Amino acid sequence: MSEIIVVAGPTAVGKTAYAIEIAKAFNGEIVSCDSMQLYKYMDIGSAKPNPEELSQVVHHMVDIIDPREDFSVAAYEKLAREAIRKIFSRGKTPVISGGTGLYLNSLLYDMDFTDGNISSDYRQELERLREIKGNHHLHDLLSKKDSVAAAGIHPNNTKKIIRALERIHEGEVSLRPFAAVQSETVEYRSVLIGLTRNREELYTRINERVDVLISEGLIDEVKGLMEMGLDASDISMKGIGYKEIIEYLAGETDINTAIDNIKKNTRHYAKRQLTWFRRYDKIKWYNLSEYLNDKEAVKDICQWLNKNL
RNA sequence: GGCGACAUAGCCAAGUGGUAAGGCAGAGGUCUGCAAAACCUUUAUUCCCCGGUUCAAAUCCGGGUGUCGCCU
Repeated sequence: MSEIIVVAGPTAVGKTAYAIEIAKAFNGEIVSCDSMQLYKYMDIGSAKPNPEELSQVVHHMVDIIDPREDFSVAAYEKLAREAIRKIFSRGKTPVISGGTGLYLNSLLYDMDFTDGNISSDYRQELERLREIKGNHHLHDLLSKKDSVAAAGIHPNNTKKIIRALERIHEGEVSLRPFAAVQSETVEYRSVLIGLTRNREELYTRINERVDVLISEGLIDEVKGLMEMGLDASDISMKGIGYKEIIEYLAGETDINTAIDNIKKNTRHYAKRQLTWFRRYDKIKWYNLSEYLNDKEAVKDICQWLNKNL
């Protein structure tokens, strides 16, 4: 069976550079697994690989959709798997560079997406219900239709409750316990590398990187996007670095608060990513803080990959 | 030097005699179509120090220390 290499890790750990080195070593092409780098025109805030990096190895799933479009895991899965097949057909190795856990799951497991499209009318109706009658009302509604699913979702997690109600609305008889359904994909075998660093060092890197993004012109990038007609309600503008600058441009915060919020939200995000990736039993972790330099770390990783591919 | 106010977790704080709210930061976790999203759990054996009053003190009293403000 063919193999894919997955390089997972929190934001600012150094994934981009490591994925490129690994791709070079294994005749690979990179498939980005990042819910923000997908969007065109969002270069600085999403910390996309720069043109020099893009020129070294073929990249997929970067810069492919308009930020005014809505996107979803199901769409990601479809496009990314197409890219993977294409890479295989060229006799090369897909190297997944991933920060978005849910998207990565769609590549590792055969997830069960129903064909039904999301009815935005129904979603709006549910959201209106929530506003009028409160969180518990929605939860009760779900309880009546599927008590097992309701029991597994906290009443305050309205987003999830709404999605569950949608699935029932789409014609699903009941929601199966998801974990039980999850089975590894049969399309290929995946080998997982996890990149991490000591927490303090990771947070320092995050703080420093945010300052760099600002100096590279993040504010102008956001202004440009707003001129294109985007605003806080677009999914793409919920990205860290974008939503905070929008608040600043709207006069809701001063620039220093906005920058501090970007740093804080990025740190929170990195922590959640780590939590997500820790679930993968077979992931091989590398703490980059324990290496003198990148070369040594890359050498170790490639050695391990050679043994396990 | 005099007068006054204040001192509670890493930070901001509530509590004025009955056994330390809350928020932020930190830590841990959940995750199947918005996921850079959404949600959950957790964090002071002790309230600046010493002594006193009281069955009982972060709370009242005395002294000390520190910070801030005003006056000279």
